Amino acid sequence: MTATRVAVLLPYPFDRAFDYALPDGMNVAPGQIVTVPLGKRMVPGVVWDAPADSSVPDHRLKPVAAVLETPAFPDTLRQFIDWVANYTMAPRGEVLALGLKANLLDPPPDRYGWVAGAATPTTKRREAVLAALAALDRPDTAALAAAAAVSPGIIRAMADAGLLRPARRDQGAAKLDPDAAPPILSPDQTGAADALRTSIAAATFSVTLLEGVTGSGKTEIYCEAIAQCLRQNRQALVLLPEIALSAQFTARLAARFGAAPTLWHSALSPTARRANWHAIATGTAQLVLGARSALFLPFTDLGAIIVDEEHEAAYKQEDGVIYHARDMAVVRARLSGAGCILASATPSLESSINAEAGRYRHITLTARHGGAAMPRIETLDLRATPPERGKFLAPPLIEALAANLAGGGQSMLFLNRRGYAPLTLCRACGHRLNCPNCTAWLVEHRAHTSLLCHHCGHTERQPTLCPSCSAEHSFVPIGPGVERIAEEVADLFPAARRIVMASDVMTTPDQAAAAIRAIVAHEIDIIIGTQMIAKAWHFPDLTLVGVVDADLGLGGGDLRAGERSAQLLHQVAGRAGRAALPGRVLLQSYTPDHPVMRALCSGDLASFRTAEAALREPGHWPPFGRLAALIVSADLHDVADQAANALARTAPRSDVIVLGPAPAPFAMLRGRHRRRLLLRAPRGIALQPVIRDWLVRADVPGAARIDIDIDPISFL
DNA sequence: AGCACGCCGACT
DNA sequence: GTCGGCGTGCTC
Repeated sequence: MTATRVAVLLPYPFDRAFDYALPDGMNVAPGQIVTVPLGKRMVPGVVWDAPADSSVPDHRLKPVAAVLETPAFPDTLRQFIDWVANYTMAPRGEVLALGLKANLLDPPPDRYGWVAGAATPTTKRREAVLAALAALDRPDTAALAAAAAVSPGIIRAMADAGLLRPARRDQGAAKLDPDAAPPILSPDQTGAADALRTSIAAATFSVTLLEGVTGSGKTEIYCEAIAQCLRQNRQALVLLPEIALSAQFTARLAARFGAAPTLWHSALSPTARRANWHAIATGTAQLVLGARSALFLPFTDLGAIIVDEEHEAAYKQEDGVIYHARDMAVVRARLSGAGCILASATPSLESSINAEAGRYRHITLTARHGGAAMPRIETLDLRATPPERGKFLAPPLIEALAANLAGGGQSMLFLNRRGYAPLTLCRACGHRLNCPNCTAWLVEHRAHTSLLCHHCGHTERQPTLCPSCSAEHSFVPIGPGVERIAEEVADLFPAARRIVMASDVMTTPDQAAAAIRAIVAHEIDIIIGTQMIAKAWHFPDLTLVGVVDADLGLGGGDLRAGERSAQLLHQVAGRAGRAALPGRVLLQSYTPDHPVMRALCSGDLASFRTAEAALREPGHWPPFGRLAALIVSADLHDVADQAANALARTAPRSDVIVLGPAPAPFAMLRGRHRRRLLLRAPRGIALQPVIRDWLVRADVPGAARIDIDIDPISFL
C-alpha cells in the first residue's frame, strides 16, 4: 500500500516543495495551510501542486500533522509566488516566507473592551466613566480610563460591581464605508475619478498611471477607486514606499472611509502583526495600507493595488528576495484580475514609457487643487555668488530667508545628507576617517556625538589623536550635513524657530507626527531636513524652499542619477506654496545649465524624460533593455577576485553583454569584499535562463557568495 | 531559516 | 579533563 503524497512548500529558503505523507482520513487541497514536521520542529507550509516525484522513498516521508482552519492560499497567490521566485531567482520558499511566517499562524488572542453593564452608577466618577463609554466603541481599560479622566482602578471596580462588562472587540469590528466622507472634486478630478472607478468596476486586470502635479489631489482620486473596490466586496491594497512614519496618511484614509485601514509594515508589534495577518487572510481586512512586503500577504480576493509615489527607489527590496514592489504589484494585479494604479507626480521613466506605448492607461492631472499655483523655481549659481568660506548658504538664499522670515513666512532648507559633516579630515596629514567595514567615510553626527557609517551602522567616538600621524585635535569637518546647516541658520537667524528632520533624529512615528503638527501650526520658522521632508506633507504656510546642494544626487555615474535627482528635487519644490500663498524655490548649484536644473526651472519634466529616454534607448539601457547584476562577495578579497574572474571566464556569449568584473562601488561593505558583474540585453531576452546556465558552468569557489539582482536600480 | 554534528580554546 | 565557539550540511 502506497502512501498518499502531498507537496508542501515551506517558508524557508528551499527552492522545491517537500513531499509529505497524507494520513488516512485527512484531505487537503492545493493552497491549504498545514503544519508539518521538519527536522525536530513543527513548521507551517502551504500545499503546493502535484507531489514532486522526488527521490525520497515513501517510507522516509513524514506525515502532515494538521490542516489549519485559515482559508487556503488562492491559486493566484501561489502563481504569484512561483512567478516572483522564477523572476528574481530566489528560492520559492523564501518568497513564500515574505507573506507566511511561523509566528503569524497562532490565532491572535481575543481582544476585549468594555460595554455598559446592567447596574446603575452610584458615584460621580462612575457616571463619568459611563458617559465617556457612550461615545466609544468597546474601549480597553487604558482608553476608557483616559477618556473619563479616572484611574484604571475605578474601571476594575466597576466591572466587579456589574457596571461594566467585557465584550469581544474584533467581533463586528467597524466596517469601512465607501461613502463615509466622499470628497468634493473639481471637474478635472471628477473625470479622473470616474475613469479609475470604471477600471476597478470591470474587475479585470488593468494598469493606470495616475500622474498629477504635487497638490493635485491624487490621493482623493484613487480613494474613489478604493471605494469602488469596497463596494464590490473585494480587498484593496495601498502601497507606500515608507509607511512606518505615515500616521498622517492613515488618518486620511480613516477619515475618508469611516474606519482605519489595516496596517502592514516592519514596525508593527508581534501581536498587531498576527492580528492583521489573520484579518487579511480571512478577508476581514477590506483595505490594507502596507509597505512593499504586503504584496505577498494572503488576500482572499484582491481587487485593487495602488502604488503611491511609484517612482520611489524605496520600492526596491535590496536584500533577501531582491524585487521591485512596483513591478511585482503589476504582476500580482495581473494574476489576481485586479486593477493596478501607479500614482506619482514624477513618474519613473519605466512607467512613462509603458503609458506612452499604450501598455498602461494614462490619467494626467495638471492643476493644483484649490487653485494654488505651482511655485517659481530658480537656480542660484554658486560660481557667481558663492557662500562665505566654511559656510554653505549663498548670500541670495540668505537674503530670501531673511525676507521670508520678516514677512512671517515659513521656509525649508533641503539637504539630502544626515549628520553634521560627511567627511572628517586630519588637517596635519590629510588622513580621512573611514569605516573599518566598508569603503565609506564616517559621517560626523553631533546629535549623537559620534562618527557613524551610513552603510553598516558602525559607530565610534571621534579620536583625539589622528590614527595616521598622531597629531592632536587636528580633525576638521568637510562638507555639510543637515546638522551643520542648522548650525549656520542658528548663527544667521538666532531668533528663528528651527527644526531638523532626518531619519536618525526622528525615529518614531510619534516624533515625526509631533514635528509635522508643529510645522503646520506654524510654531516653526525654518525646517531643515533630508529627503524625509520631501514626502507629501501639506504645509500651508511654507513659501520658500532652499535646496542647499542641488548637484548632490547627480554624481556617482548611476544610470538613473539624473532621473532620480529631478524627481526628488521636484518633490521638494512641491512643498512650497500649496495654499493661498505663492511659493518660491531656490536651487543652489554649480551646474545651473545641467538638463536637470533646466527641467526643474521650466517645470517641463516631460521633455526631460524624453531626453533621458533618447539617451538610454540606443544602448538598450532600461527601460529599453534588461539589466541584471551579479554581486560576488567573500570575506577575503582574493576569494572575491577569484570567483569574479571564474565567472568572467565563462561569461555567456550571445546578445547578452557582460560588463565587469569591477569592484562594486562600495568594494567593501559590512566587512565583505564585493565585485560586480553587470549583464545587459535587449528587452526581448530574458536574463534568468542565461544566468542559471552560467552559474552551472562557472567554477565558483564555495567561500564566495553570489547575489543576483534582476533589474538593479541602485548600483551600490 | 533552524538545528544538528564536529573539531579547537578557557574554565568548574 | 569538560563547556562552548560558530563552520558545513541537512531538513520530505
